[in-house]
Amino acid sequence: MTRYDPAVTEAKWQAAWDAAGVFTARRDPARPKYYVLEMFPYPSGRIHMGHVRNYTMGDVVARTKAAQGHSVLHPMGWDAFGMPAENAAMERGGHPKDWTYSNIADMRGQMKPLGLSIDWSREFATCDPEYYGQQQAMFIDMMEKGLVYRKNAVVNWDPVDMTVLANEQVIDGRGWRSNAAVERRELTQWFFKISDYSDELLTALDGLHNWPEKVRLMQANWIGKSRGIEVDFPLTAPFAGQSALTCYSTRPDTLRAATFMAIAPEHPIAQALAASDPAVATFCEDCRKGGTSEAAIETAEKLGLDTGLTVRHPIYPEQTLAIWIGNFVLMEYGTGAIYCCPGHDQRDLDFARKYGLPVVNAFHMPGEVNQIDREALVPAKDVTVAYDSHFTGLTLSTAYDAIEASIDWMEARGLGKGQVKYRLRDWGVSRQRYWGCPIPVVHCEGCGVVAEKKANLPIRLPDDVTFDVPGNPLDRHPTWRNTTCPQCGAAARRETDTMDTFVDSSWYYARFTAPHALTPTDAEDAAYWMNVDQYIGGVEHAILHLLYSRFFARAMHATGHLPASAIEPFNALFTQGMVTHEIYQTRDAAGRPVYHLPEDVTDGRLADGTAVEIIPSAKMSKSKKNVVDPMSIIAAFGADTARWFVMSDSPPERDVEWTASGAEAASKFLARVWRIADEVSRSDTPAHADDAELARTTARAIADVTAGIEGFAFNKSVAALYTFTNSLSKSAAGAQAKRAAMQTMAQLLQPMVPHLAEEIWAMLGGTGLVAQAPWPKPDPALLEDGNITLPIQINGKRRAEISVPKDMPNSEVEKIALANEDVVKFLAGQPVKKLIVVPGRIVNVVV
RNA sequence: GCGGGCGUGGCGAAAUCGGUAGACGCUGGGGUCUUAAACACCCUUUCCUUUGGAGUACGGGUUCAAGUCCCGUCGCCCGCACCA
Repeated sequence: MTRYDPAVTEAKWQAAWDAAGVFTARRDPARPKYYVLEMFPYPSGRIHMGHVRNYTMGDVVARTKAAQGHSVLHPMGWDAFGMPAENAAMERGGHPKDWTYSNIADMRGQMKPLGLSIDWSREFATCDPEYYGQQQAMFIDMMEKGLVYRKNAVVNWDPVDMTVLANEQVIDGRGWRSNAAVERRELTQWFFKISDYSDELLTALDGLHNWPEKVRLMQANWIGKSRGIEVDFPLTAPFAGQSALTCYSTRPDTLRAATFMAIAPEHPIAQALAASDPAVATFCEDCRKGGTSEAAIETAEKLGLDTGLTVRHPIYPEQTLAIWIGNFVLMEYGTGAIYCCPGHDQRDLDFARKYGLPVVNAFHMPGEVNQIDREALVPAKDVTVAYDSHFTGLTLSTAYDAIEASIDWMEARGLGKGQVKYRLRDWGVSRQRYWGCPIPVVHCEGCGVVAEKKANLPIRLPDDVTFDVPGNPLDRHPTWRNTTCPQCGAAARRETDTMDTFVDSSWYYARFTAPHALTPTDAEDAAYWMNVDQYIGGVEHAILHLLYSRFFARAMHATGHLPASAIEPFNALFTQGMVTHEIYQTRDAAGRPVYHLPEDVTDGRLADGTAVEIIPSAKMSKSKKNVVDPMSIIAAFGADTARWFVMSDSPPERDVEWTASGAEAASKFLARVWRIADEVSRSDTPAHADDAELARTTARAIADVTAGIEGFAFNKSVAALYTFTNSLSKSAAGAQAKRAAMQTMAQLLQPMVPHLAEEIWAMLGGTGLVAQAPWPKPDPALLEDGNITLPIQINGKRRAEISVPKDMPNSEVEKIALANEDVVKFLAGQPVKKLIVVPGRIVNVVV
């Protein structure tokens, strides 16, 4: 071979790894274990560059840890339930199961050529009955532990298709297929009691030292622990059997500035009014329009209706406040009723301005007179403000202190009760859909809601279903629903709801430790392999998936499926950025944008010469056609080029822009390394004075590459490898020294470009596979450098530099610095006011 | 709307603790080799009114020293509980 040919080489080494079983995970008590996991993919049918980046990162970690002597678990599976399979069945016919398994086969076929160090013997899909049957067993265990219950909750209802819609399927308040105005409707649904763990999930965040700070912060905000007060506002006249309106507020310090009340349209008082007042009924009906998502509710126009009812202010009884029904008040949070302080809440202010309601200040900024116009006065809670005739007698205070003082004051007078509340709601897991894990429950007329017998698991999905009409095929299946009660044996009906796919992904990491066990987990395997030492995935999962997984691990511990040590399943988390690409756009006759694939654009023009408009990079998406298929890159350049590219340039947590020139450059670099290795392997030049220098360069490269990988800065490892290659190629060192350097190069390249690394390793006569060679360690003596360069600043600007021995005392450094020719010139005789020497860093002369 | 993040040359970026801004790579420019090309190799590439000055989205602040810390503004990205 005179040129590096990835197509031949990559297949050869993949076969060699398979034959040697290099990546099979084995429990080995003699070695430390390391569990690397990348978030498993949804089997859409095609891998994309984001997958390549995600799995290459995991692979670099897995291969490095293996070389460093760990027993590594690096598995792969499929998050295989979910809506797209049903959508495909509706659009193209066929069965979700066939579609899913065929996609899995396709994607596996695309992933294998990447040469990832995955133990494929552990592969499973969440739609395998062996997997979801174990999930059903855990659901039953959780029922027994009181972690599962049923209650009513709102869903998006499409009144034309007569079906429940996902938030994603509601576009501008309308159903995506029917285009009908979506309504909010209540259904009885299954819930996991994640709220039992609110405080635990919050406080345990402090122990997740190797999680990104931003993810911990997002989770903490999501759980939303707040200290507030529940206050009764007495109704001026009793209504519907109620004598008071109970509100929860986190800002009792602003009670003086309350000017009106707002209740949710679902609030009992609103409902009671609606029963007798058609105007209220119509308004409440209107409020049900639109989707259920918080973003939709929060951004919708704020609507209100004055009920005519009033309450008395609990502290200032001479004041009465009107009760409004507001479409922005959530029945799920607090008590479904709030008091509104438009002076200090922008949403309340917008509402007050719209309906001409009064606006009052509870406080001002100290020394200022803040007239509220269109902007509410909302300083941060730790800012000291000046309260106006506050009921506790407070004047200057932070909101934090004022809130506590207000709660104490009101509790002492029996006006309210301090309370801790969480924003976190229980996890609704019911889905009225076919392609998900059936909820293993039976509805019996005599016994009520009964869990299935474990012996009957898995409750399999029936295969004979159709998707020609909207709605849940399980619900209209002629026979599947009919069963017998596990308790009394009478005829009974199966639950037709299936589980949220987040349930599937909340424990797959545990299943990988014993993927074929006849129970959800195997105690010994779980004890050995858990926790995941490094978890890698997109930041879009920062809240829901990760929070649900943290809850589920706790629930699995409570039901005996995981050890106590595994309740925080992910020791370290890394959130990687996206792969982006420029967007190429032209316009059609009507001026609408038309997008073009990167492969159809050369030098900014289409094949017919039309110039395209280049829109800055965005996440690769089919709709914008800015996708590069990893398979075409592998076909053109090989997997190592794709792997090298996605590790280069951008830091892993940031987005990386895919460019054709970058891919070519990556390919050229790898060919260059091969060429140098080829030359070195055939060279017989004698030892040379530069041999020692090359040894130092090698040590530097080992240190830098290792530091880059361990610090999750693969781009810096790549830069270090470029530097090493440049030095090696220019070095005059002898053949033996160069061979040693090149062997180290192969070892350092191995995690990122494993095929090329094996080829070079073999070329230089390395023993066995480089994938199984130990990770090199730099000789500390070679990393030391006697002299250092110190920059000299004059008034903070760099004006000169000096070279001094590393450990020279400051007094000596000062002398040399002041004697420096450039320094003398710049000082021009001015007296030195101050001289700062930061050892090993810098000298600053202040005049 | 709410919560979180990000912003450095023509481009992707680096700068570990507040201490030389631009490592490494791409693109562009110039050159060597070649009959020519491809490949490869070498040099160069922040900007400007260049004995010097400016510069890390923008406007302020703290400091001997700010890309890094603080306050405010703008822009982009992610999440918002039934997308996965």
